[in-house]
Amino acid sequence: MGTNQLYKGSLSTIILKLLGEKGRMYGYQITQEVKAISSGEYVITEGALYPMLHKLEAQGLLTVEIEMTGNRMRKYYSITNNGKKEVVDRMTEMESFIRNMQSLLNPKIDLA
Amino acid sequence: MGTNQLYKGSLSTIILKLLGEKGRMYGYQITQEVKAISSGEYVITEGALYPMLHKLEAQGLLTVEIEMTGNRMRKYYSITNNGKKEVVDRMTEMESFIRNMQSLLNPKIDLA
DNA sequence: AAAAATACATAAATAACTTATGTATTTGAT
DNA sequence: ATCAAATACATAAGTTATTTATGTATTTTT
Repeated sequence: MGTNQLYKGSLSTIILKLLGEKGRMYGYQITQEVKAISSGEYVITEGALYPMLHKLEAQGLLTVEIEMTGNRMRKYYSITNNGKKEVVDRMTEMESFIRNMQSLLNPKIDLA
Repeated sequence: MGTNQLYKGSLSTIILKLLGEKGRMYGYQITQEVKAISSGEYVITEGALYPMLHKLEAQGLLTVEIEMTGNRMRKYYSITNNGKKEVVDRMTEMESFIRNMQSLLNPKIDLA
């Protein structure tokens, strides 16, 4: 996520939305997907990712299944019904945020 | 800023951009302006605002002039030349952030 | 054979905020 | 006239999302 402070607060929304769209994903896969979609601009650190996945699971928004690929562990996360409801709210919030930023940063009308 | 975590990290950008557009403003005025433009959705708390203004001043991005309106103090902030340069970078970051969020949250193409 | 990538994890430190508290003046409502 | 709300500044303590650092182990690439 580099030096760009703006991504702060968006991680859980991204994870939930991605799992809502793609179905099952494992942690490392999420980081790669987000990096690819954002052209390398959004690099999720492991220290942020894993605690967040555990938190969302604890909140009942995700469930996890452990699978072994050879000797390597993968923890596949899926979104729950509560998670799907949460995604709807998060999308509304994100749209509202983006709209507000556009008003604040591209002021066409002077409201003062 | 309510419970919406997304606004985290955007405060300094908002302040710098607003001062770049409007010229001089004082702290309280900034909170009212932002609240008005965002239809009450972005409420800047005083505990966030004043430390941030002091920080931006310490970084040489803002300058301050104290004025008295009757017996009441106002601290008018203006953007410096360095501040104007910073705004350009912040706008690029914000555009990039919004573009990335739109790709991540409205995935038209599957890049996996 | 060694380095890089894959795949998980946690702990300490940092930074941006919220909440709480403080002071004081001015405006608006009853 | 009085009291509440709004105006206007400030700082300190607590919270939380993150970064940075560290750890373990397997698999792939050079």
